[in-house]
Amino acid sequence: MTLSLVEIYKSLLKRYGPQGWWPLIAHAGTNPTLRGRLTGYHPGNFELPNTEKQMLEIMLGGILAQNTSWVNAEKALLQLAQNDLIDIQNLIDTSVEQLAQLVRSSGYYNQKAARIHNLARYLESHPIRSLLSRTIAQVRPELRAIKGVGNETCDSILLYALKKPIFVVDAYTKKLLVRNGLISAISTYEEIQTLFHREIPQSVEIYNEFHALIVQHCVHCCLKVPLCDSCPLKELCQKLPFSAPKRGTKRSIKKDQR
DNA sequence: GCCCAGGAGCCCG
DNA sequence: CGGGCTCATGGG
Repeated sequence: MTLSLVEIYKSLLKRYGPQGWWPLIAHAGTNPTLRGRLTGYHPGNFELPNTEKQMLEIMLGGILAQNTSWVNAEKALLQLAQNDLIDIQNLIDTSVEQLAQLVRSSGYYNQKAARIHNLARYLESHPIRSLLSRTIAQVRPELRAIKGVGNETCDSILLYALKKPIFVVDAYTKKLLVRNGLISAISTYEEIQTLFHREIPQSVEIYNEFHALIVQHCVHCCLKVPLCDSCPLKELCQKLPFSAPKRGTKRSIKKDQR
């Protein structure tokens, strides 16, 4: 007996409540109050983003957050915002070297600066406005072709910036599903995503909330060494050999992440 | 000091 | 296809 994806979603939502993703920084209108929020920016409100600037901010956040804590990524995002660089043309007009210094706090800053520049040049020829009216099948290959936009970043852009119904798979998702016995540890990104698309109603709101809940759960409970006592899923979570390493040995971690 | 964070690309068998 | 390596800061 294992939990279904729908049951996991319900349990996580009941435990943690609506997460309010994507965590947009507050930079409204002409008088920006640049104050970052880590979580709960707009819980239960799926109207956002509702401007192209907010959509761009999410896309940039996706790149800046690659293998990096959101706190560090957000600092970089605030630097961009303070320099009026949540703007496609301004990004293009800024050198990669200068961008790199601004996004320094997010780590991998040289790579990320180049990736942001790549994204901006793509958006120059493919305006966000035009992307909104095209299908996932049309846009996804184009985004994936941008150097620096891999599977997760691509789908984060599609779901959270462009509000298209596609599920975002990340390392947390894989860990959670492996531990709950829903997938094998060698499942590919596409296999895991297909599972969500098959089992979960194809709703932008639900995909948004579910992914955010998985991050919340994995950051606070289903850690590398999981805190199973307080886990909302503990009743039916599979006690697989690799699911709860006693100690974070290199071997056990490697196996766990595979 | 060590570990890790919402990855991605490249290289090599 | 897949493992291994590289990229890098800041917080616990």
